[in-house]
Amino acid sequence: MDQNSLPPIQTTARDDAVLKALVGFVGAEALRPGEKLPTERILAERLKVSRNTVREALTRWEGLGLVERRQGSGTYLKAAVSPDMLHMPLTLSGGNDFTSLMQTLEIRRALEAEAAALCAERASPADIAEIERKLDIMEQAFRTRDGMSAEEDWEFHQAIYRVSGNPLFEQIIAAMHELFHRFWEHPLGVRDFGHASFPYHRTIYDCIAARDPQGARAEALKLIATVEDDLKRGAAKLKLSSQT
Amino acid sequence: MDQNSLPPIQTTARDDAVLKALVGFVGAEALRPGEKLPTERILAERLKVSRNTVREALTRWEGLGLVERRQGSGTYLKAAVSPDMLHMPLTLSGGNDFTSLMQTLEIRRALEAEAAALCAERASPADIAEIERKLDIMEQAFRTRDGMSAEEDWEFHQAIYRVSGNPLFEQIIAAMHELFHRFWEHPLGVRDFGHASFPYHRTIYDCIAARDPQGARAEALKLIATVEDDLKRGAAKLKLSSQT
DNA sequence: ATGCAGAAATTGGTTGGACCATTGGACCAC
DNA sequence: GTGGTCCAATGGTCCAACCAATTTCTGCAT
Repeated sequence: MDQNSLPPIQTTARDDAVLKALVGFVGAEALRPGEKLPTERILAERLKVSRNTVREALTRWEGLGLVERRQGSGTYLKAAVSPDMLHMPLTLSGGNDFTSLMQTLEIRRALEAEAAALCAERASPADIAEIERKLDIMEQAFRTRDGMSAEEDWEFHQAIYRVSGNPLFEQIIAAMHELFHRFWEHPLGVRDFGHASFPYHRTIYDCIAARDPQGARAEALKLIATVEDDLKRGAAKLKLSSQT
Repeated sequence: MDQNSLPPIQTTARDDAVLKALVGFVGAEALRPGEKLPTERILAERLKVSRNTVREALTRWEGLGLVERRQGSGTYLKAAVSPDMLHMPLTLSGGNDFTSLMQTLEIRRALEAEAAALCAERASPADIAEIERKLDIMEQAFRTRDGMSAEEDWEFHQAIYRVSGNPLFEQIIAAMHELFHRFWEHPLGVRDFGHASFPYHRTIYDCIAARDPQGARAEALKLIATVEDDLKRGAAKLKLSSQT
C-alpha cells in the first residue's frame, strides 16, 4: 500500500499483450515442447496487431529460449512456458580462459554437493535404480572407450539433479557446463581429462543408495576437486607449450 | 588467427550482425551503463540495414536486460556488455509460490555457504574491514528501524560475494534474490521476517575475520535455515487465512 | 504404381516508408 | 519563477511488399 497504490499507468503494451495472449493460447491448446505454433501472419490477423508486433514478441521469447524459429518451416515451442520465468544473464570476469573455467567449477562444486545431498535425502527406490542404471552405462562406456565417456558421465549427473527435486540445479549447472565446454572443446588439453574423477561416481552413488546426505556431499566435493586438479595441470601444460 | 581467418558463412544473420556491431561500438566508445546509445534510425542508416532489423536486435538486448528503451527519449545501456556472455533462462517448476521460493533458497543455501567459505579463504585485511563496515551499518539499521534492514542486509551479503573473487556468485544469487522478491514483495507474510537470521550475520563475519572457511560455511547454512523456517511459518499462516 | 526432379505454396527474415504516442526542451505569457 | 504551448526527436506500431529457406505438391519418366 505504499508504491503499489499508485502504479504507473499502462497506456501501451501491445507486444506484451501479445505474449500474454500466447501464454493463454499455449495453455488452452496444451502445446508441448516441440510442437508448432501458429504462423506469424495468422497470429497477427487473429490478435488484430501488425505482424511486426508479433515478431517483436516472438523475438523476445526466442531470446529467452522459449521458442525456436525455423525459416520456411515455422515457429516451434522449445520449452514449457509459464508466466513466472526468470531470465538470468551471466557475464564472466574477463573472458580469460583459465580463470573463467575455475569460476564455473566453483559454482558447480557448490551446487553439485548440495544436489547430491538433497538427492540422497529424497531419492525413491525407483530413483536409485535409475541412477544406478546411468552409472552402469557410464562405467561400461568408460572401460570400452578408454575414458571417453563424457556424454554418459553427464547423463549420470543430470539424473542426480533431477532426483534432487529442484529443477534449478540442472538448469544452472547445465549453463555452467555449456560455458565450460565453450572454452574447453578439446583444445590439446590433458588427454586423460576426467580419468581421476571416475571412481567418485560410484562412491557418490553408494552414498545416495545408503541415504547418506553428508557422505554424498563429501564425495561430490572430492569429484569436483579432481576436475579442478586436472584443469590446473592442463593449464600448466599449456603455459609451457605456448605463450600469449 | 584461428577462427577469425575463416568466419562462418554469411547467408543470413543480419540482426545478429547488428548486435555484434553494437558490441564493437559500445567497446569503442567506452559506453558506461546509463549512457544513451545511437538512435534506431541512425543505427539503421549507419549499418545499412532496415530500422526494423535494428529493432529486432535491440529487442533481444532488451529481453536480456542489457538495454532499456524509453519512448520519446532514447535507448540506454543498462549493464556492461561483453562478447563472452552466457544467457541463462530459468524456469520454475509450476509457479507455485511456496515451492518456487523453497527452490530458490536451496540454490542460495548451496552458493551462500560456498561463497562464505571462499571469502574466508581469500579475504584481505581491507576486505574484512569493508565487510565489517557493511555489517555495522546493517546492525545499526536493524536496531533503529526495528528489523527493517533488508537493503543493508543485502549489501552485506553482496560484499561477501564480491570478496569471494567469483562474480558468478553475486550474479546467480542476485537472480535468486530477485525471483524471491517477485513472489514476496510484502504479501501479508510474517511481519518479523528475517529477524531470526540477524545474529548469524555477525557469526559469519567472525569466521571470515578468523579465516575459518569451515566455520563460515556452517554459519551461512544456519542463516539460510532460519530463512527457510520463516518461509515455512509464513506459508502455514497463509494457508490458514485464505484458500484457492 | 513408383520415384524423383522441379514448380508452387508456406513461412520466417528483411526492407522502406508512413504515422502515432511520448518525451523533453525551447519559448512565451503571466 | 510558474505554468502553458509548441515542436522536434525518439521509440512503438502499422502496412505492403519482396527475399530466402523449407515444405508440399505436381507431373513426368520409368
